[in-house]
Amino acid sequence: MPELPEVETTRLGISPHIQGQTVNNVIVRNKNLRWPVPSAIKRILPGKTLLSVSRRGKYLLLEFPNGVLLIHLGMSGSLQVVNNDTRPRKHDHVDLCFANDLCLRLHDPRRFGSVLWTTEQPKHHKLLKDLGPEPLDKTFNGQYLWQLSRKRRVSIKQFIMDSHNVVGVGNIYASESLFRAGIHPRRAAGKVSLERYKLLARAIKTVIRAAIKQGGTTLRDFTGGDGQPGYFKQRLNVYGRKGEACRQCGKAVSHCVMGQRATYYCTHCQK
DNA sequence: ATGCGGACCTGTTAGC
DNA sequence: TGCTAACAGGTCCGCA
Repeated sequence: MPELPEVETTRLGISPHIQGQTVNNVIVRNKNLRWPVPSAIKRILPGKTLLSVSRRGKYLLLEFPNGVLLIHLGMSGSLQVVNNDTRPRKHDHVDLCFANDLCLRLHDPRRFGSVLWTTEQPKHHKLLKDLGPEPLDKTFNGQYLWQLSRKRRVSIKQFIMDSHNVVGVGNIYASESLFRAGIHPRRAAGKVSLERYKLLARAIKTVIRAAIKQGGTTLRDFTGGDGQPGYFKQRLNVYGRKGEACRQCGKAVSHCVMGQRATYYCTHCQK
């Protein structure tokens, strides 16, 4: 589920309910996520107040006075705020229960997500220290991408999906951004011109901004009902549209596999 | 340094 | 209709 816009939408959805609240209790029903959930959080967190919920790339950072809880949703993870008497469903692996009787609940069928505890500055954490810029940051622009990509032989698609170069461009947005920029996904990153990188950087910003906006509108009440996190329904141009007509030229959308990931593009509109 | 393939999991869907 | 295989929105790690 989560691409960057969904993580940001999740952050906006959960934060008002739990920020400033004090943890009562931590429940770990299954610690076998991508990395073992540190059992120490069960004794470290109770009594501590959640100071802020921020985001770096697709990581959520829950700041406490004595450290930071890092949460990544992997491929299938989601977070919701529920009343603490809400019965856990299958795959509800971790609960942070707060003094206001609300509970932040991590649901993750595939368990590619992670929950980690760190006492160092998050930006120095192993998993965060080498991350590239946020796509919506000013420092992320065509010039930056062009400079970084000189002599790189990887495909442009893999290049923009590499979080060392820029965070948050997942498999859907990679295809969508390249379509918008008119760049063929297999083109070598080092052979794309500055001009085209400017188009690409703008395309990435546009797509991600639009997605965050839409995520924000579909997300309603995190505490209620089925609690489905607002999932993003943008009008996709190419992703998942193999064989369908390109919205720009009418030619059939092509599909291939790159780096074990499905890739969609239009051979007429993307060179 | 760069680039590639494998690894981690379960649920849903496509295809026979 | 039912079974099986392929595939899914991520990304780290180890190896060549």
